[in-house]
Amino acid sequence: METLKEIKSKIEMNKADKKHRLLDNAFQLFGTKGFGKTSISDIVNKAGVAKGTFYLYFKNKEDIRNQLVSEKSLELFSNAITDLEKKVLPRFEDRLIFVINHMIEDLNAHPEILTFIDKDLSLGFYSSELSKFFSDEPSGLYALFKEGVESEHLPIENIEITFFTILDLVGSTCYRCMVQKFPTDIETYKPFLFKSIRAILHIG
Amino acid sequence: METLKEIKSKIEMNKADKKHRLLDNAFQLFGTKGFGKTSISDIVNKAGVAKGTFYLYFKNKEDIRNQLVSEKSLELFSNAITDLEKKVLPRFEDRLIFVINHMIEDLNAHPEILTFIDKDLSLGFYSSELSKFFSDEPSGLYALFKEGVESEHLPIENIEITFFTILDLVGSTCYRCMVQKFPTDIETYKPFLFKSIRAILHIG
Amino acid sequence: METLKEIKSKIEMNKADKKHRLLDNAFQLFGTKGFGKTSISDIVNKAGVAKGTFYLYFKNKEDIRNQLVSEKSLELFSNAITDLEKKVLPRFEDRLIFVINHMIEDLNAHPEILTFIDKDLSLGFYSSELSKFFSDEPSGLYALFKEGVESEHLPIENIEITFFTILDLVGSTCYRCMVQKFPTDIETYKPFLFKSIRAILHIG
Amino acid sequence: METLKEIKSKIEMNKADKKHRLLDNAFQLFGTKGFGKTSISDIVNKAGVAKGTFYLYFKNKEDIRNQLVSEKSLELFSNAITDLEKKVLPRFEDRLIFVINHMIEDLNAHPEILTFIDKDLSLGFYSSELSKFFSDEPSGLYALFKEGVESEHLPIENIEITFFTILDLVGSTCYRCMVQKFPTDIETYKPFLFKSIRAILHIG
DNA sequence: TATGAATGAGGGTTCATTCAT
DNA sequence: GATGAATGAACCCTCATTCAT
Repeated sequence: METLKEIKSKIEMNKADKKHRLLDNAFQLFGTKGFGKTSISDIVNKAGVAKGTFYLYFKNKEDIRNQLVSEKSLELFSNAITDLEKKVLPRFEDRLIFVINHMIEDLNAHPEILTFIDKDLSLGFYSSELSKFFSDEPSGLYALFKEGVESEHLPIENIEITFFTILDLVGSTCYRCMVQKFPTDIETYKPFLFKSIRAILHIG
Repeated sequence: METLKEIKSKIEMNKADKKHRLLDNAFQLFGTKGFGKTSISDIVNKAGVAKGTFYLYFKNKEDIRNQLVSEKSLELFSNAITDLEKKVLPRFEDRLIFVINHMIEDLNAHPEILTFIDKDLSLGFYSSELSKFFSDEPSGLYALFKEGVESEHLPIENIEITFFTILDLVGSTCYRCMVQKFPTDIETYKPFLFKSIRAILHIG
Repeated sequence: METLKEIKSKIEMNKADKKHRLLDNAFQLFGTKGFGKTSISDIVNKAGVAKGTFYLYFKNKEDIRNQLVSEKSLELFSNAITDLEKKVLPRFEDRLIFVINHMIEDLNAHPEILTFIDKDLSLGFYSSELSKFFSDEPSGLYALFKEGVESEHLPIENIEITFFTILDLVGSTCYRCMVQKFPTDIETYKPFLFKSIRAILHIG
Repeated sequence: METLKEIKSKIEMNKADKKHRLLDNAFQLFGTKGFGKTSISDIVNKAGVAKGTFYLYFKNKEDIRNQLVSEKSLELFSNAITDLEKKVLPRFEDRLIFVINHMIEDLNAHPEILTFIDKDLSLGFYSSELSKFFSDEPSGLYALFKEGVESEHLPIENIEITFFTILDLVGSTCYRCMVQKFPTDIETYKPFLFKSIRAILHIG
């Protein structure tokens, strides 16, 4: 009887995490072969799941990609915030740089993420940030940024514009340095990037 | 008889520049339908050329895209330089901003280019710039930049890094403002972009 | 408490006539999207019923279609007979034309029925008629027809053959005129149709 | 050298009749399994042709069906006319009946045709007739019919309506008798059908 | 009875690429 | 060089049906 119960619960678990299996395997494949070269067949085969099952959880390939990008971006950001809270960094600028640096380190340690989100590094931040941005949710990177700017009375004319400029700058230059290693690697580049960010914050 | 000759010579010319016909039509199609949705069949049909002929001139779809991106980017840059030469701008910074502004205006006037190079705005600059970069050719945007920095003794530690940072910044933020119109349009954004560039030039 | 009871009884009733809910919603969908384009998922979703439940009541999609066709055809016929009984039409021919005309009017007023039975207008008559035909049930269109022919001693060699000829003629020509409106509309066509039927009745 | 030439011509022939191979095999499959149950894979496999080749010659499954229906209907009609010309039938009615009878015999001898055009027997006549009908082409069944009616001054009010009524009557009743054998077989039915047609021609 | 997650064969269609001419 | 018919793998996606619960 117990065995039966165990089997049942196993099945339940299988059901529950079928979506996770798909997400996980898609993540690995996108990281390995790239998004475009990964077919839905690849994903379901690797996940050991029927093709039709994919469409129970995702509308199409774009859909699973977007869910993954959001998930991974959120993770990057959460990790950074968690570690930020252990630090004592009184100045906003330093906190911002800390968070950005943390995310870069994370990406560097898990380069699959970069491969799989292809050239849409910023998309990663966007997709999660934008929804928060439009929904006035008081968390997320933009909230942190706005709060910091305001509490320190930084002389920034348009907070949104400055925020997205920095986001784009980080996204595009890091992608170049990390993936194409051009014209230098990310470690060498970081000091310059941080100086640039600080400069942009002080345009006045 | 002459008419026949003329027709013949037209045909000859047509034959001669089959490659150009392919490039032109691919450009239009990429601009209209996007790169992904344009098939090689579309291109050859529109160009009035046999399918096999495509493979005489291009390795594959990527190849024709790259050639187009290079071509169009070079055009953008050449136009800017041509107009720059009519101006008297003693300061390097002003010349740089002039060139960037010129390119932005050009892109704004020909939005097809943006559609077709999709998210690879910077790729445009790169593909032509990189080859020049690596070949020490004394023309191109980078040469202009380097020359300007040096002649004005700007306190820039690493010219390459600064150059590509500005390139990426312009590429990613302009793409966002021009295509996604977020968080503002390009006209509103430009003053802030130019201030950012000037700030990056003076990091020290 | 009573409210709860009422709700419960409603649920019970809902459960009880799940088959009816499926039939009703299938009818609407077949009428809207057509039989081929309607999936069983569509039906069960609209009916608010689980997919498996469908297979408790119907063997497959064909099955529910056939049941619907029978149901609707029977309705058409019953309506006609009900109204016929209010009239005094001593001659059999006139009664037959009255019934046919009534059905045509009905179909014209509810074009969904035509859409959903697609090209099987005659199938409608058949499915209900055939069962009665084979079961010697003394009601139905055929019984009416036979009785009329015999009581008026019409010189018809083979009643069955004549009956089904008329049925087919009505079915195919009305479908053409009603759906394809070719070569004329049903109103224009009807006088000719009725004359044809009378002619067939008097072949001798 | 000759061998090479022969090979070449063989290839040419292969090319030329690839479409025919597809049509022939589709015809057989539609006749065997029915239109709905026949997949394009079935067709190309049986024809020994690649799947993509199908789409060089046909837009989709409907397209090949329509081409087949037209072809076969035209054949039926042509055969009838060819044999009609060997006969001396002064009266129009007799010629019409002869043609219809000939087509019925043909269909009876090749029942695949019936299966494959499913319930669209009349569609067969239509698709070829309609185009002729609308294009005023002086051949085809309708032209024959109209000419006959006019030359014999038959008292028919609306030739089109009468024509399509007869077409529908023949189509639907023959389909029933031939396929469903109900309520009788086609041989038994024919005399009655012909009498009905004659009756319709003389409605006045 | 009732459920609905899971299935997976099969659907139609596209398209980059080849190769005999 | 130029052609374009032919290929066939691969694509995404649908859906009737099953079955453990």
